[in-house]
Amino acid sequence: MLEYNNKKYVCHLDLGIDLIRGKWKAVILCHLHRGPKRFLELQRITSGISQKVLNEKLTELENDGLIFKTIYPEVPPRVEFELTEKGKEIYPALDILEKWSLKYFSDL
Amino acid sequence: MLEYNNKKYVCHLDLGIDLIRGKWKAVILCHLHRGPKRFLELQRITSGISQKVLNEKLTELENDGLIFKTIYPEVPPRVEFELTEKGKEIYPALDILEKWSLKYFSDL
DNA sequence: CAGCATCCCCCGGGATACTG
DNA sequence: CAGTATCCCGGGGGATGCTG
Repeated sequence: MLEYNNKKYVCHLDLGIDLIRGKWKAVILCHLHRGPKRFLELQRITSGISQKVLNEKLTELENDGLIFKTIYPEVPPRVEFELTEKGKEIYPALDILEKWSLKYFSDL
Repeated sequence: MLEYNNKKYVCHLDLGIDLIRGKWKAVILCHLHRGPKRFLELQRITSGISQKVLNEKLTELENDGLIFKTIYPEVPPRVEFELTEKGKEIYPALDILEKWSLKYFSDL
């Protein structure tokens, strides 16, 4: 039994899964793995996510140390999101998951 | 955009993630990877899951073809849950995730 | 362009009690 | 022992509008 952010986890896998939980986090990480992205860019790419949720997820990912953002003091504002080392290291798991899904559900 | 079980997915990763979504599925799969388990056994091991939810998750995993169960016609009833080939092949992703979590959160 | 603030809906998941 | 049936709660996630 471990605890993180006031949440209880039965094991490390439980915790690991929770950090990429929900419909969007994995997808966001996957896109960021191909390079830094801006807010609007991410929203376009993921095609479907609402602005509110995208913000929430990016904040959570940042708080968990998986991504960081760079704010350029320009007008109009420009912000870029990027994977941290920790964020990059989770990618292999997502890659396997995607290939696995492609293998078994390619006909969708 | 793909569809499976009346649900829409933006990509295969989205679908793959969804199949192991929630607090328990990954943990269950991980335990089953070490060998077949009975219902009560799983409940004991996962320590915390309710009977209802365990049933729901096992049913979903079975419908998605990740596990199968064998019912032995005995009294009292005995049922064993086991990974399918498809279920086994998703394990490497879980393994990476767990090791990743252990690396970055070992001090919890 | 980035990102809060609200409102609302649905569903994952817990607790408890009951059956073959 | 392996489920089913209810009831209930919190939160993930969508829609829309407003601001620096």
